[in-house]
Amino acid sequence: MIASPDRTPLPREFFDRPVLDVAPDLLGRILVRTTPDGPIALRLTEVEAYDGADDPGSHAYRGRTARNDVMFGPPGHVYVYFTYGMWFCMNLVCGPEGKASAVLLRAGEIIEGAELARTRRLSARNDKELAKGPARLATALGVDRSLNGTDACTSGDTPMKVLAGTPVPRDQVRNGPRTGVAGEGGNGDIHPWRFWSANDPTVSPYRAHVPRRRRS
DNA sequence: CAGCGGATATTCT
DNA sequence: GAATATCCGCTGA
Repeated sequence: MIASPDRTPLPREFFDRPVLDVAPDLLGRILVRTTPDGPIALRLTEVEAYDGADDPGSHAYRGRTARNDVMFGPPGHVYVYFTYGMWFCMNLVCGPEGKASAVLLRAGEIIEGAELARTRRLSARNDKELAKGPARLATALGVDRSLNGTDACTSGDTPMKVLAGTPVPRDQVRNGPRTGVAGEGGNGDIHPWRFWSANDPTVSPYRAHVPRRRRS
């Protein structure tokens, strides 16, 4: 039989470790988003690690800016960025304060509040697509800039929490190149820091990085 | 299914 | 000006 998921919140110490240890350990954990419209819970199935100033793919690679400020702060906080002029993506800050590493939450399975998630994801053709992709995940959970810097490790009525859930066993964790990152998948300088749960239908398809062409 | 154009914030050049 | 941790709707096989 399957044990029920552990609803205990993950402590800050969970996130205060090297990001490459935290990222695979996040698979199977449960994100709980509390909104005025109701709660939504999501089981994480796909993540990507970004390792601070040493990582050319990281927002923190070229130093601290207004956008990436939260990455340099304490672990267990939510980093939200806006990209391509349209979409929000959500990360969890890892490692000690100042390290500026974080895990991008790329996909998951909605396990509670699917009715509410569907109202935010009208283009989803089925429930497996509700959070299949980082911007879709943020949209389904109602994540926007107002959550940037939020502490996901405090008790009480917080907008975002991370529960222990049922971690994906290590032999079910797969990893490969990060999606959509320049310099990966083509030039030999690959950081295989995308982690996902094997054979899970909510994992997003891999897309190699393709530079956008300038519009005429 | 693959391919591509549009949306247009943020950062760097 | 150009690239980017993306997604959607359209076109054509």
